[in-house]
Amino acid sequence: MLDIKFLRENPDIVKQNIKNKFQEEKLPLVDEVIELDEKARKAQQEADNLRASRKKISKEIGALMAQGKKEEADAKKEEVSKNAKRLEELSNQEKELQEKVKKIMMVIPNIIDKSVPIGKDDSENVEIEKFGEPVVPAFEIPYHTEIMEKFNGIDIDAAGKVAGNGFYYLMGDIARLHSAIISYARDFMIDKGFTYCIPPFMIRSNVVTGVMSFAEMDSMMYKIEGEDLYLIGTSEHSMIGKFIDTITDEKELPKTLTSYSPCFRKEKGAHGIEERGVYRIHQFEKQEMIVVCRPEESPVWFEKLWKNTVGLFSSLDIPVRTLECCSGDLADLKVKSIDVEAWSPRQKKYFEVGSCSNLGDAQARRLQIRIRKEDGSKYFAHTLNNTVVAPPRMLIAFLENNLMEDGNVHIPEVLRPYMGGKEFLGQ
RNA sequence: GGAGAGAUAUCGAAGUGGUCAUAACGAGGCGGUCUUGAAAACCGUUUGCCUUCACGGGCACGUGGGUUCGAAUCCCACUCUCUCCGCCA
Repeated sequence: MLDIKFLRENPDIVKQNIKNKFQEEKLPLVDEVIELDEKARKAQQEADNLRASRKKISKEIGALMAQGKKEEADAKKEEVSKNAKRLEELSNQEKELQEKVKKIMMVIPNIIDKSVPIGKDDSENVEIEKFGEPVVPAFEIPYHTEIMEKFNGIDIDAAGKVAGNGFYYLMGDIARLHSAIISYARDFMIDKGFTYCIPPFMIRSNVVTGVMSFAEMDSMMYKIEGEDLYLIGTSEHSMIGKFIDTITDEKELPKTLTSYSPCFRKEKGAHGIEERGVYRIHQFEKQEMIVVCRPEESPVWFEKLWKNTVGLFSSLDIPVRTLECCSGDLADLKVKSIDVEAWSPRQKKYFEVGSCSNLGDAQARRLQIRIRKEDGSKYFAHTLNNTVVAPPRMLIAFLENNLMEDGNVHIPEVLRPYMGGKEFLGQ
């Protein structure tokens, strides 16, 4: 969400940004919101004046009553009543206009970073850098569910009966591998100085609307029936929500947290053939990292964050690349975003395993996350988030890249302490 | 789930319809006086938001409504906290 003052003073920047994101349909909203905002402020000023006079007269009535001058007091009451209707009218107008302004401001996209490539959709995302050799082995790599089945590690059919499409049972060594990766990722981030955290897995609607755009909310979030609660789509939601309505002293920044949680997603929309198995599911587990920092530091943290993910995958012998989200593919709240993609030797291409985002002050403004400088002045923080690892999906990359010709799966050294010292799966 | 109590500034807490909300009183923080230094004592200071070029004005006593000329105070709903009982990993 943008600052209305910024929009008021820079309508052309906001409009150009909307064009850059290929959302032409939102262009008229800019002038509309400027007009509504002006009306709202006018209504407020007039209402404030009436309130001021009412306040003054009411005090006078109090004084008269105390002196027992009832008749004079009654006359004053009359005076207030005269303006009551107009004040109520203005109050309603004020409220209504302000709500309209807010509603529009919620859908006007955040100003994207200068470095973001302009493009319509995900097909125009730009590869930035490769890490590790994307090897294609001489032998054929089976589909990930087949590898898992070889180790009696997955039961999709049973999950289908129990919970429906988009769920899974992981079992035995595959399940253990899943937990091992989460534990390893947790310790990896703790070693980087992040504070480990287990957050609530459900959040209220005011947090939901604070951390994501409406489009995301609609396609992602599960609502609990009869209660004002949603299952989180990622722990970022409850982790950023942790700071709702807070004022933090600047010297306590940056806040660097790494959190574990299950994630629940509706995943509305069509799924292709490559999304079978555990690629796109309604429930998965994830280790996440979030940062709350000063605005001038957020670009530096952005770089640090995605490098953490690259570092983690590299330590598990999985080649990855970074892909910069183009303007059209960037969610409305985001300033800049990079996907980390893992190499699939089976598909001979990279696929998404993590996403690193700088939200600027958009979440902070919606959630009132403020920072107090030493001189007492305040500003909105910048927030960032990034996937450390989301194991069900990353297992695909792990199994494909560590599979050996004899059908065994090699366990990289760093993971062995979490796997009972095993060098190979099913050992 | 049942019964009760509560929510006021950094913390404790007073205020139960008007002249007590830049919020009594106490503590803490900050600045100062005194002191070789510290403690003590004393003096001063210490919420946020909206609006305005500014002067100023408005809003906020958990949240949202209502009653009233006027609400921290009365009424309704909701949220959260505490105590007791029940249930429970």
